[in-house]
Amino acid sequence: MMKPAQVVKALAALAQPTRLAIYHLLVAIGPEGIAAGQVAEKLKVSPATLSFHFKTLCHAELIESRQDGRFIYYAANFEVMNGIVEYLTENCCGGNAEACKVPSKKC
Amino acid sequence: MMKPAQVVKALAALAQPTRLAIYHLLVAIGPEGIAAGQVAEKLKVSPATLSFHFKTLCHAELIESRQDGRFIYYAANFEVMNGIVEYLTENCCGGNAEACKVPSKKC
DNA sequence: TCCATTGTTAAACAATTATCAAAATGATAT
DNA sequence: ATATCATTTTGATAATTGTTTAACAATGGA
Repeated sequence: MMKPAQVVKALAALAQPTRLAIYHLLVAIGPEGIAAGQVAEKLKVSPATLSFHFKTLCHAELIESRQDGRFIYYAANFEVMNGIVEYLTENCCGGNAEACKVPSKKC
Repeated sequence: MMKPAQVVKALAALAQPTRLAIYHLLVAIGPEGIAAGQVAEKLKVSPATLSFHFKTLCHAELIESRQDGRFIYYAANFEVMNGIVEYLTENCCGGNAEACKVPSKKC
């Protein structure tokens, strides 16, 4: 199970419109990843700003990078995403997990 | 599906150690909720600070409050949590969702 | 080698955030 | 009413954050 501090770091990284958009895109792209420049183009973000956000997401271990020639490919780290989801739903309703999937009074 | 702005707001609310702890506690407690004072006691947070964080979580619609006598009970809003989880995993690997549950090269 | 391309880093600035102490609100019981 | 309990609001302060501009690497082709 992830430690609270790491969860906070990951959530903080995602809690910003541009970074959430970047991450959302990388999740949809899948493990192959996508070059930084293509992300800049798709999301209309300046290279410097994008680089800043990539760094934040990398530092939170939400994404990973790999160099290929002149390009740097970024990809989502699905393990960490699953860890966050687990953390958020942990001990849901004191263990009665299904109850939490229903909006209201089932617990 | 939740709008990005609401997701950002919710993630920002959770991206703070004290608030994540509060939320984590409320999720475990379930829909009945728990009085503010008990949260303060369990998490050792001053009333003023706790109130500030409750407000942030409420504003993000992650939690809800209900008054009962002198006490105010807070409870997690599970619908919104499920919305966040959905958003984060949306279009995972271009729709090949199961692949994302495995850490690496399955997409 | 020289150059264009791709991406990162540094410095500066405005804006937002978390915490505390103190005062204020709201609800109940006596 | 008045006292007490539970919680919120206010005001102040220190710390963090996102963006821009400009300058800086690193890669690969002519």
